[in-house]
Amino acid sequence: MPVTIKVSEETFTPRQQAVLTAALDLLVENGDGLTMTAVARRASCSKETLYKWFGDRDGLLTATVQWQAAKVRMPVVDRSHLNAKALRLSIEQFARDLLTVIVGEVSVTLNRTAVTHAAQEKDSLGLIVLENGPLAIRRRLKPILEAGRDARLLRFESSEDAYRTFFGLVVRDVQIRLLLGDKALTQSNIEANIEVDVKAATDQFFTLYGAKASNA
Amino acid sequence: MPVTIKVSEETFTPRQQAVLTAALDLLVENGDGLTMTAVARRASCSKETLYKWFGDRDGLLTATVQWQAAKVRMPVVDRSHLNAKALRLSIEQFARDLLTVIVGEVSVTLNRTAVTHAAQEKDSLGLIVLENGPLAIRRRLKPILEAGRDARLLRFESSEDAYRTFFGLVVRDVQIRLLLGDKALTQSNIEANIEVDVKAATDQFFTLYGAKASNA
DNA sequence: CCGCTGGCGTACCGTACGGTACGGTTCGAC
DNA sequence: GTCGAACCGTACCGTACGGTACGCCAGCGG
Repeated sequence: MPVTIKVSEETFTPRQQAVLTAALDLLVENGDGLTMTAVARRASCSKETLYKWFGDRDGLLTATVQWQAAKVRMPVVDRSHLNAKALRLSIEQFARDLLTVIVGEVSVTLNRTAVTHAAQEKDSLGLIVLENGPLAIRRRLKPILEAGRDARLLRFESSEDAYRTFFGLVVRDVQIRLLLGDKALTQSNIEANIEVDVKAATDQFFTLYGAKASNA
Repeated sequence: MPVTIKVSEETFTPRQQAVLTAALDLLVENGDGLTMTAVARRASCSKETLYKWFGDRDGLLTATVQWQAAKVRMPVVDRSHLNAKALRLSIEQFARDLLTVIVGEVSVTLNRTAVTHAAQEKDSLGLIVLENGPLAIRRRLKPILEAGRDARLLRFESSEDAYRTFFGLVVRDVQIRLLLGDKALTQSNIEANIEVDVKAATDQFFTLYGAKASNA
């Protein structure tokens, strides 16, 4: 009988978190080599316990992704005094956070897992990743963008479009290439350029949406 | 004994193509439900023939992806008289092609399959998809961009960066959301907006890289 | 000390699926 | 007509893995 995993606010005991950590490690190491037996062995627990706690394999997977994805936390941006410089720094910070997360090995693994999962009419993992990745950034960025518009620092019709353009400028083809296993993109290779790319993306964003731009 | 699949120029007999079509259909329908038995039944052939022709399951998968991916053909762009209007139309056309391909059900399936594959230290499918998707566009677009620069219609340092920005402006978060199974993005929903998005992306690209832009 | 509960380890079961073997059929060559 | 090649259909094997059952131990309340 599968145990229903609460979608949010789920509190795991330390022991359970250790199990989830083991599961995540296996996921990162072996790709999809996440077998119940392997998790049990890695976590030094019995399969029966796994089933008791997480219901079935999908439950364990969901719990792992959910738990890990929720760990991604964005730094709070000071929104009180919104001059041009502060706005730019905020947006730059978002770009940096977004890129850093996306490039990380854990993120790649989680996204791959979720994509694989979505290829089987099971979209729950996809939603979780989506919710805690792009959408989380969006929720935090949109108010900033709108505040920027209200302060006449930015110009755009739809904050949704502005956000999505921002996403595109920052992420470009990096994520899909990582997911597809492009060897030309090594971790170090990206991380070395991350600051340059972040600056460039921010510049471009302001070129498109800055108050003085002939907005498209 | 696995048969080596030639990476290019592979010519399949009509019968083999029918098998590959069946495999692709199954892939699109059932996600990863691509079992050898299912393909054999769907294509009305014997499993033994499948193994004879494609070596093993991976060979069949590779042949399917390879064969289908190679079908994506970009229209040739007239590069002879390169005035501003022609350049814009070319780039707009690239944007339209890129977006149309990426949004298609087949592309989503192929990308998902390749990502799943890449999650198992097997990156061959990823490379094929990469090669026939983004990189194919890049190969065709770069000369246009450089011609545009030579004609003083565009300004950029690196055509590579220009291409990647173009990719980001066009694709934005559409592809990853589709791969993750975001229900909010229905096929019709996207296709209805495709022209608007293409225009917007092209405008933005010219804002960033047009000759008159204060290039970032 | 007794018994109960929670959890470990392991053996076990059922099934799905990759891969193989083999008999039967069609078809072209001679 | 005979032979052989190609191929279909299906039965079969081995294995990996999800899921279950059970024996055992530790801790703890009484």
